[in-house]
Amino acid sequence: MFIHYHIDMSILTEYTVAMLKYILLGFLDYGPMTGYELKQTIDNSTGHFWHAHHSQIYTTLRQMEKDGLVSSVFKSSEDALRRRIYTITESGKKELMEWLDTPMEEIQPLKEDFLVRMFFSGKRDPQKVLEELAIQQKLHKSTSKVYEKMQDAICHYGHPQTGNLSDQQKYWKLTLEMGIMYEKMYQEWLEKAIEVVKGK
Amino acid sequence: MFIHYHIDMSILTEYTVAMLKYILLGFLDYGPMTGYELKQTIDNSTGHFWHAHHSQIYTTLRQMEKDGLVSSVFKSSEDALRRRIYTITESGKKELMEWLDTPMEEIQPLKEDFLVRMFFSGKRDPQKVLEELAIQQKLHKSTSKVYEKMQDAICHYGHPQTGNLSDQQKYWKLTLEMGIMYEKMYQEWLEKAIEVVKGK
DNA sequence: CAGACCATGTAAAACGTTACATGATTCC
DNA sequence: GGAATCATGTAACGTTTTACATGGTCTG
Repeated sequence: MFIHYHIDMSILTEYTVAMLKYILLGFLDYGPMTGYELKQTIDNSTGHFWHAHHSQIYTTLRQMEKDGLVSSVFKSSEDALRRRIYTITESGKKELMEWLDTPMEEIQPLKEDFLVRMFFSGKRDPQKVLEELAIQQKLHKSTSKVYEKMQDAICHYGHPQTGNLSDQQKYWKLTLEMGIMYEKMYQEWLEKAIEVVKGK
Repeated sequence: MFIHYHIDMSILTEYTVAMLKYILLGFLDYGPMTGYELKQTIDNSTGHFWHAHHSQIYTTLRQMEKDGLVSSVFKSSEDALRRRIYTITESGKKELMEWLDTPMEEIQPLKEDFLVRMFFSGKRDPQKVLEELAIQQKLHKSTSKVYEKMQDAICHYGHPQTGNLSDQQKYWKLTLEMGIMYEKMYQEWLEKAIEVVKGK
């Protein structure tokens, strides 16, 4: 039933480093921030390819402080809100730079739940499969719109005269570009999928 | 004044979306198999969008047996290898079908480590970034080749006369198509990224 | 008889999600 | 005064990875 030929999975070996740690170091390297601000910053930038819950962010920050990668202070006493400001340490900067200087030599496999459902949809009522595909189309279209708005916003952050983007912004735009391309590809695939399911 | 009581949501919805469980049920619904065979089957089919380690597969199967979703027996005594054959139960079939009949109404965010590195690469030596992008190009090209080989293999499994594929095979091909499209998109993005990094 | 592969498991650690918990501020 | 948002945390649970552990078969 299923073809058993050998595929070299070694190129798919996992790249297991604590990614959240490096994301937090990366943002704190731009300047001190609170856990809450880090959560928001992640949601508004790397969120579309790497997200985290606030509970995970707060606990990881405390661990990083124990490890000497960041330090924290509460904002001056007149601020009634208990805002804990994190600052990257020299040790943290060193660790971030070392990580960036070590090239990644593997690729990460996709993990896409929806494809699991499609894979086993051979025994389903095609009409129901089409309905589910339509839901996905709607969802992916709205995601695309969000990314396109984000991209417009980045362009407005360029230099007032030249319109040039900083290195930081160029790389941000580049990662967002992947989000846009991914969504476009996904939508093309959904259309193809609908054709295949209909043509039965 | 107001009673603070707790509503036990578990009696309302048991929405534990343990994907591995459904993958195992999905494959066992085609016929009895051992844990080892399930691992291989996953690696050779859903592996490019959903993978699992053997330790996770064996423990999940034992749990599923406790839950009455599958049953297992050792292969007849003349087989010296301790091959435990799993068979899906009626209860397991029911659970699989119920899951397939409940449409997914969310989309899953990407989680792509490499983009995290790119996002924070503004402070890196562009030459080193280019080297890393070249490594990724090489890796993604070889992944593409693997997927294309798999696709050719599926096509040869069509009906001897008509060349038609079964429903199962059509959906398999469709998910593989996503793998191919994803890799193509990734490679286009890598080329764009190289342009952006060079053009500085 | 060695090395590759078949075959199954356990244990611990690491990572991620959901729920619980609290209290201040801001704006209408 | 109520709702939304700011702000931080803990606890429990679920999932995934890595390492440890064992023994059989098959091929050259």
